[in-house]
Amino acid sequence: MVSIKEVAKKAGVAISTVSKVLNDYPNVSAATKEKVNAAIRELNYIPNSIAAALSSKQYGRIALILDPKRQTQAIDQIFMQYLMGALDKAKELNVEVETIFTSMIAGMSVEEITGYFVSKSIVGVVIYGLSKEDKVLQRLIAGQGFSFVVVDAPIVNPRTTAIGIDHEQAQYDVAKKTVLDDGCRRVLYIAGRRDGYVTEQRLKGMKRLVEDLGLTMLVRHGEFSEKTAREIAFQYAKNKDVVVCASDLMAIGAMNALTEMDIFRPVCGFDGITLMGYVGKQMNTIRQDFYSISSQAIQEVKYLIDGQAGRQVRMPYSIVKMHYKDIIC
Amino acid sequence: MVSIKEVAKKAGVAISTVSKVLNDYPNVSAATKEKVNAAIRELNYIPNSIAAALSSKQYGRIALILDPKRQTQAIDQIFMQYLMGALDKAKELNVEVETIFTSMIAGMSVEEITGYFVSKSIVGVVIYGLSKEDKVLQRLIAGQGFSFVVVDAPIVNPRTTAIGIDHEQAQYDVAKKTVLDDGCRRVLYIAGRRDGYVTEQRLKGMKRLVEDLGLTMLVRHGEFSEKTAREIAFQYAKNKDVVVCASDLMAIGAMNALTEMDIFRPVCGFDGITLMGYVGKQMNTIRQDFYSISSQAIQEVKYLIDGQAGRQVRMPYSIVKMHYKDIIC
DNA sequence: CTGTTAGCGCGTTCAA
DNA sequence: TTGAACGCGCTAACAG
Repeated sequence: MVSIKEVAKKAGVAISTVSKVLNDYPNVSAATKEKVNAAIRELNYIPNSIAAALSSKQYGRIALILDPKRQTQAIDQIFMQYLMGALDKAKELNVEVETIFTSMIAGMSVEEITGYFVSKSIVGVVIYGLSKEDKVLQRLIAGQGFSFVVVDAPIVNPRTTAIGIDHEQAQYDVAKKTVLDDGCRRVLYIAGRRDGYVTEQRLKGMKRLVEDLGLTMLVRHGEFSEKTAREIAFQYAKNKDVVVCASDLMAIGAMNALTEMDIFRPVCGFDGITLMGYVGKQMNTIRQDFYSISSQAIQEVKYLIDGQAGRQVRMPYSIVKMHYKDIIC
Repeated sequence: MVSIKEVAKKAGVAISTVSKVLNDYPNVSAATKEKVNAAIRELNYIPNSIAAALSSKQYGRIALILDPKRQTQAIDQIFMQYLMGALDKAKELNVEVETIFTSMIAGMSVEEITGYFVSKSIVGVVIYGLSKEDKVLQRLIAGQGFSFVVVDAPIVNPRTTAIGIDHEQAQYDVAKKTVLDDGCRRVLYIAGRRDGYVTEQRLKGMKRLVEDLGLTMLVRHGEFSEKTAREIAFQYAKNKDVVVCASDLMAIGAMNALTEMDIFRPVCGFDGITLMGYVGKQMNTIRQDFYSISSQAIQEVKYLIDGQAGRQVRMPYSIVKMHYKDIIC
């Protein structure tokens, strides 16, 4: 491996001069800068980021915490988009990212996770889909030992930023459109997992809608499972006018049930996953831009890390076949 | 950050002694070892892996190269399994992993990628789903500048190991079962992308089957697209007895076409993705254990990196509803 | 503007 | 069995 020393020798300058050229320091004459660059090119020199990190002390990676087990497998798609958004942004910002699945830290205590992070030089963390029941992560966040960005969870503190669309308003909007289109009055709402923040928020949106429009609503928890939603629809959809679901997957389950029962009810979903294409049915849904959300999340941790503390962030969302909106979490 | 120095001071020993305890060196008395460990515990000391890496010089990460764009989005699931398998294994082996999407290195030359890898201390690379047309990666592999493991591509050299199931045999087996179950003679085979190695291998399996059983076969390329497969089935399935597809997604497309045409033909797929559950139909398919394959891939790069050169690896696969087999790539 | 010097935190000889 | 000393490759004051 060719080191900075060899470059310096070849260019006939001091090591520190090479370093300055490398890091775009101001006080270097164009002449020597060119000399150094020439040597770098000739030797095909590539700086050792490890050494640079050790020396500069401003090293800090960002951990991405994903929890695929909590979701049905079909939602892998969402995680891929989260991942790509994060990795692309990380490369752009030139920060290193460590992908962590919750299975890898399951059973660890707050202290152990802290130790693990420290040993890996992790200073910022993005948590996707935090569960209300995950006390360990909750305490980790509360401890403020790292900079956090939580996606879709309403947690904020001096070192923690929350990000995501406004699930309450989004649920309100998509359900409203569906209800009004068909003049429905009796709503079956299939909510998500009880331990999810978004479940709560979306339910709130529904309650507001029911109030605003003077509807009646039956709420059941589908746990984000296609199968459960299917069963719920079987049991309750018959004497309702519309089925509103807190996820596309559940909407698919509900639809299948309706088809089997041979009755028609408008159904609406939430997420905008591609899977929708495979069921051959049409329904209203919220399309979230997971890539952008994740990209922005990385930007936010970076801000936090760089000390530009924690303001809330705005993200756009859209309802399929409806115009864009702009709402905050 | 508490450093080794403080631990040494607290324990009343030299830095090097602490280091020896840390790295399980032989010549340390139980007494001092305990003293040191006590200090470590008290100070809550966590070794700085960056510094350790720099010092020991035996640092090397593994890059994971994923190409999601080449596939339909529904296959994100496969990549998630690849990722999880790799990350879990990497943690077990205590090596660092860098996730790279091809979009991040698109347009880079071999030299640029090499530089990128070097700067990130990457010494081993796992490539998932290499395209025959990807000349840059091909040359990177041929250059043997890093240790490679290619998943599902038949490329081997002193620093490159190939891994995956035997696609030829697997395709042969699943198609044979499907054909024999219904006594079919005229086969419509919807193959994958022309630039994929697996496409070639699976096609080879089909040709052998056709020969062995004296069948007739029409081959069309569905490009791993549900839509294209659907169109192909529309056009050609009518006067065939069975539709064999090189992927589950295409099988779904073909099935939909058959349903719309209101004719029945046995269909078989390949992959074993969960998506299958959402179409409500049953079909034979190959179930690949992507998690294990990826896990093993990491193990193999590690072997290569550690100089335990490149033998081929065996992986199991199963056909849904058939017994397990064990075949190599 | 350039070079000298001192570390960053740790692994690793080599004396003692 | 221990510890002093050197160096990994680089950055960051500080002199010159």
